[in-house]
Amino acid sequence: MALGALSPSSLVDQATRRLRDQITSGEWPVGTRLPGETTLAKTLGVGRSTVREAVRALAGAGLVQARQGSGVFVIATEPAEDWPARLRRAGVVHVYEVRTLVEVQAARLAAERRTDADIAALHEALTARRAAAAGDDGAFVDADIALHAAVVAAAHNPVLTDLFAEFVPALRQGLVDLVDLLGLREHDGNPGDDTHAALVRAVERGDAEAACRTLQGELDHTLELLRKTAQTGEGAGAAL
Amino acid sequence: MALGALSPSSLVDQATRRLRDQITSGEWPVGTRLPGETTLAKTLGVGRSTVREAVRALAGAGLVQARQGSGVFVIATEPAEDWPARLRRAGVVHVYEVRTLVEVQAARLAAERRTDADIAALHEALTARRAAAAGDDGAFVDADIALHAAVVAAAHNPVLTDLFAEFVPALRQGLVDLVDLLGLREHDGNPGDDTHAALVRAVERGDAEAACRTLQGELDHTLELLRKTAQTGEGAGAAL
DNA sequence: CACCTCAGCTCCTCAGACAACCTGAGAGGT
DNA sequence: ACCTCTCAGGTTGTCTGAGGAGCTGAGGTG
Repeated sequence: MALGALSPSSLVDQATRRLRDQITSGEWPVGTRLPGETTLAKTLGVGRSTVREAVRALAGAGLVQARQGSGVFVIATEPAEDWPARLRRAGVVHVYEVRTLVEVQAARLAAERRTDADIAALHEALTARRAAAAGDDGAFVDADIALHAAVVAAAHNPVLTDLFAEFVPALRQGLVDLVDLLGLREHDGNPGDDTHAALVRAVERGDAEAACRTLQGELDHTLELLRKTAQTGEGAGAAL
Repeated sequence: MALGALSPSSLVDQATRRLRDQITSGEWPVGTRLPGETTLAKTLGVGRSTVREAVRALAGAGLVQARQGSGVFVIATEPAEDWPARLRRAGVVHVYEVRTLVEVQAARLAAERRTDADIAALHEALTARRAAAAGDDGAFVDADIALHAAVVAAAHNPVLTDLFAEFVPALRQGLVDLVDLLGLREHDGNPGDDTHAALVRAVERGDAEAACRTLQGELDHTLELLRKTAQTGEGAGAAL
């Protein structure tokens, strides 16, 4: 039951959150002048330095800007889109669904554009994954993800590569939970190894259709498992 | 000659910069424990509260994390990956390629999951696009993007919706340039209107394959145009 | 070897003081 | 009527001293 961290958190953190909420909720739109430090201190029931540090934190995040003698002003309403946090909040199933969708098409491009260097990297990742099958869950999942990342990299589109990288943390968490929960990965030739080998071969010989089909099959299978475990409410998704 | 702002900037800002430099330069890698407040204050030649606020600013930016009783630790070396900036830097072609890949699959899901409300929204967006064909370039591109966004929304996957939203600014820029450059959009039943109508109909009747095919055709066509204009080096990509 | 205790360090919070600065109102000159 | 100057009030910036809360590692105890 995870024991959900019980930090009462510092006063500065609380103050920061209160102020940030005012901004992100639209209560204080861009251009607003915040109440003075002393006023805020009284309102929030904390000391002036505490308020100052909270404001500094928001300034560091790019939400407000302090002008000496004039006041503190809102200059943005969103913390520059915290993508990782958004992925953490979204359900594993949704994340995995998008990942599937992206990666399958990436495999198609990879089959069309792979270079010799890509193929070498793919084979290396494949054997690494095989080796990691005996290791602990984390290492195995890492190796698995590395192989998939190699496929994406072979598509030679930096946006695609960055996008996949953005998904990795959320993906890793979901997969570790899954492996841990279902005791997947029986060690006698772990399941998926032949699938992965087939995928690499398809990319190697430039067979885009086969690469798509193979990857789609694998990812759909995992997605199905995720859906089932999500239904049982086991992981319940890091519900804060 | 711009009169280059002569603000000596506050001590806190200077301290923040000094500390940030230490981190981004690799002098203090992830995991490093920063010197204590009093030590930093002495080395930087400022008061303790000044140091504290500088540290808070870095914490707000996600570079460090303070643990009471233990110290302040470096938890990242980059200010949280500015995704919009990355898209701006990447070429239009790469962005559009990924957009195509994502949206085509989104159309498939949309055809499978669309609700009555989605269909109503799609039709509304379609007529809006038709109406905007007479307006200026910006408005037309906006209406076009809105229609595509409606398709993505019908897939009912928040991650997908957010992802597409992330692409919108970069997409908009590229499309405005393209429309402006080629004088596309002849007003007599603008090109693509029938294609878009067909797409909406396919989603409406749940024909995933047709939706995919139609959309893929349209986006590939535009992608081809982008490739050509990019070659002539016209836009040269918003090279800053 | 495991467990407990504790001193010393760290960050956290507050209060008070003064400096530097901006803003707007009003006086005064042109 | 317009411009300029002055000044008071409010704001952020900085420093200091004090005490509270929490972590960490050394050393003692069983």
